[in-house]
Amino acid sequence: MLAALQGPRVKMSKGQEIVYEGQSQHAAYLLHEGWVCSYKLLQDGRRQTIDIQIPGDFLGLRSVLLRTSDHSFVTLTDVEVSRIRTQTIWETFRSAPNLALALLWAASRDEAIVVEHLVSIGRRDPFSRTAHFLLELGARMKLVGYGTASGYECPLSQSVLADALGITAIHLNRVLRQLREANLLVFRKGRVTFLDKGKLVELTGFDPDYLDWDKPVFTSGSAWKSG
Amino acid sequence: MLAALQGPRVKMSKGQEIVYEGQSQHAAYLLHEGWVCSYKLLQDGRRQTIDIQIPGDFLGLRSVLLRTSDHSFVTLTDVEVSRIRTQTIWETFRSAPNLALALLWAASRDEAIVVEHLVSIGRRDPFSRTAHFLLELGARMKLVGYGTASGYECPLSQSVLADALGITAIHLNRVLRQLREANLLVFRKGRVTFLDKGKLVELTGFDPDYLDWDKPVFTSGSAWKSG
DNA sequence: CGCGCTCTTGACTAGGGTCAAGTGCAGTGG
DNA sequence: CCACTGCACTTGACCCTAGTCAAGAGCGCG
Repeated sequence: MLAALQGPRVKMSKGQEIVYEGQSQHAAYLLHEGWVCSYKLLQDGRRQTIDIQIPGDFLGLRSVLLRTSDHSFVTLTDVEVSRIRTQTIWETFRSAPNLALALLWAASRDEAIVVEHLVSIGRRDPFSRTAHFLLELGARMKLVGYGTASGYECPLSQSVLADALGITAIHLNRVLRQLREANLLVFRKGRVTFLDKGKLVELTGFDPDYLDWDKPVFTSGSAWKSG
Repeated sequence: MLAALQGPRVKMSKGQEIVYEGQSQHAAYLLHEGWVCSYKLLQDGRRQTIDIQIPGDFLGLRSVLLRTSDHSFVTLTDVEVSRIRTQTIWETFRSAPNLALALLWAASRDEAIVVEHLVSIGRRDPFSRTAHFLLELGARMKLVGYGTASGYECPLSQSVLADALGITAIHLNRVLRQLREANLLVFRKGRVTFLDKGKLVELTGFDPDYLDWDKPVFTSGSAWKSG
């Protein structure tokens, strides 16, 4: 079903912008391969990463509703995306409401992730914030079939990760060392390895519920089903 | 149009929970009078405020898509809300697509606000973060007809505001003093007064675009219009 | 009058930012 | 094959910001 929405697959190399902040008339994208990050820039050039997108995630779904996108995307690795035209999405709402709901569900999930990051940055210290974020990414990777319970490939540089966590790259480095020396997790050579997942979960209060609810709208007898 | 969606207006007093985190089968609400805040709790009892809701805002729109709500709401003042049943929302998507799009638009705007808070907490220092937040609230108040360019009634306690900003109430107090002594703004006795809005905007890089886009879907000839 | 809020201020401390130097490694070119 | 360059990562030293602890002021309310 999803296939009908998409344009052809396009390859992009590492370091490319996908949707410029403030750009109008853009589309949404579905990410098939590789990693992307969404971020905003401040006037002084400092950057805040909003979220990391991994294969299976949508890019810019929300901004379809707006005339302009309010943040930008960069590819963190070589990627493969397919474009979804705004027009197509609106048509989908009429012709395939269930599919449209799946899109809404995806958008909701994205927002739940952003909210979780907000809580992390606002109220968790850098140590558990880092651990929480890497646990979250691990859970997301596992949901789309990459990685295992004990680790996953993670092509993030420390400075990108630091921007996501709201700390400096230097301090992130120190935090990663602490995590390593506490035998909790190792992040090295593009790979995250969990050494003591139970303790990490306990320490951070990580609860993956917000990442994989059963899609409620399909299971709770909504008006759409009969439509 | 919106009236058809709503149940009867209900009054609630200050300090009441509206949607419990983790609660199932809840509805969304429209806030008519008073202020509400959405927040999440950590295990240790610390709190992160996600956003403040003012009259005209929806509560829990997003969580309609999910089986459970991922955060809670408390009333900050006496309020008046009306309930919007989940079922009714789905029906609206078929019967009044334009109205449904307005709901999506509201949800998108809410997310844009959350993203802006994320950027603030992650990369702005407490001083400009506080200023930015109070500017944003002022712009939102003005959009719904409360307050003026020079100030607005703001019934937030310092501890609630501090939770929203990701700093301690004590430090917020110091920041507010700095803002006062710099002749930028005064927050006292439930009222925010801007003394030098130009300088505040310059200092924080505040750009209200994300609060009041022209609703794009209604103006850009979407498939919905013809439907 | 006294209790319990929220707000205010000061003194102290530690966590995390900044600056600076250095390591390791992949890619390039002689 | 080995210098050279550039980038990401490490580590140390220093300092400042914001958290913590503690005490007190102002005020509404029973």
